Amino acid sequence: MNRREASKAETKRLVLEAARELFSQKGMQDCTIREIAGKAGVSPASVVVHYKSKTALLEEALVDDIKDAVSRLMDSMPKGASLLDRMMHMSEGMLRFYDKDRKLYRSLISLTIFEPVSETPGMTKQSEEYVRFLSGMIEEEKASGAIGKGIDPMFAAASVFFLYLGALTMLFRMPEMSVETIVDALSSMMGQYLNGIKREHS
Amino acid sequence: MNRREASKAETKRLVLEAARELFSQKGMQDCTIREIAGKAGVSPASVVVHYKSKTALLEEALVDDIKDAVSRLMDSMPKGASLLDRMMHMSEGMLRFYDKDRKLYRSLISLTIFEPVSETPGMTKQSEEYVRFLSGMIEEEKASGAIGKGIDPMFAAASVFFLYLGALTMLFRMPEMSVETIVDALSSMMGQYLNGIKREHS
DNA sequence: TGTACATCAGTGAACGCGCGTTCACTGATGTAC
DNA sequence: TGTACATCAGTGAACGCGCGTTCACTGATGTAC
Repeated sequence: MNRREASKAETKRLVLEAARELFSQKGMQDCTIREIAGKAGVSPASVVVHYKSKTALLEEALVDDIKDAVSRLMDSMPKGASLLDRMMHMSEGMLRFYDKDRKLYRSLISLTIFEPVSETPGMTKQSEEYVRFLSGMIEEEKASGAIGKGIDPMFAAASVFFLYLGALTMLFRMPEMSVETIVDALSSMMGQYLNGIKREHS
Repeated sequence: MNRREASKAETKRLVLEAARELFSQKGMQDCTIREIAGKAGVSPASVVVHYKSKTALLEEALVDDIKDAVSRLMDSMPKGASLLDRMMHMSEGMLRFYDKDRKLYRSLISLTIFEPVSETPGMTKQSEEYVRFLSGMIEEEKASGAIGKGIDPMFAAASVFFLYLGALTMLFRMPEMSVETIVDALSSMMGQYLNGIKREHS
């Protein structure tokens, strides 16, 4: 890396750092590109050179933290637990993570969730990895015979992911609802779903 | 109703009509409040008096069509069909409805789905009625003994709704994906879910 | 090694745009007497 | 019934704001010779 490239990267880093702080403090809506530029000590035009839009900046600012949260949850997965417990380990962990700053993450999700894949590479990659991980868990259960042969793990993982997304929507949409209530509801729904695809029926 | 009130209602109607046409023609982003006012033959300030924001106007402009679509699907429900077929009758119908103008409805959903209930009364009421209807179908199945006693119909209906919302997200997020592909995927997922909560297992 | 030129990250100011808001106003409609 | 006043829907113009974009420029860095 050149000096020129290094300095460019450093500028980008400064902007990202300033953005992270300001977004956390004031939320997405209440801070401007000019303000972020000011805090980073660069010109507003320079921010736009590095990041296509405020939304793109928000995505880059937050996606790393999300990645970390997912990684930690994967690492702390209880090995012996049931499939439902393991699914809920992930889901509850993520819901609690987003609960730390509902307003900020609501901005992020609502700005990215319906955008074409190409516009939101970071979040897309993140979601795909998450679903793939869920799929892996289901694949294991299937190998051990606990889940029917006819079940496609990717479809099942997508279903679980959609249920989780629904719970996340509730979290963002209903500020007065506690994360515990939502986790309980999701747990019921996921339990229904998973008990359904198990071959043996109690 | 007074003459004054009647004229007020008429103005509101004119604005709504102009908004519907322009939104359909150019999409949400590409038309302005001033433009809508111009087409309706009223002053821009007048639009803002009647509708809190462009988003609120969009919601009011589209929610009636959505209501109609849901009603038609309820009326055309095949009576003898399986629960899965009836669920998919609703879901496929709605997905095909939104598919008619993905861009416009994507704007609507992405602007309202994470907003607090109080901000989006029309869409909220619509969703609640939809879920209640699904719940009613499940309740019937439960009464006939096809679904386990332990299953809460509202939770099950919410699950089905979340799966449907996930499919809708795919529709909006992936412009190149056909509605048929998405319907097939949803059908698989919903089949897995419903077969799961049935008491008897094949 | 040095020189002369090319590249390019970053600057700072200005622009056009749409949004929501404000405000003094007009004039038709409603109402109290 | 008529008159005098109050109400209020709608007007049109202006404002402030933040966004993304543009543009001529500066000056450090890289590179060809």
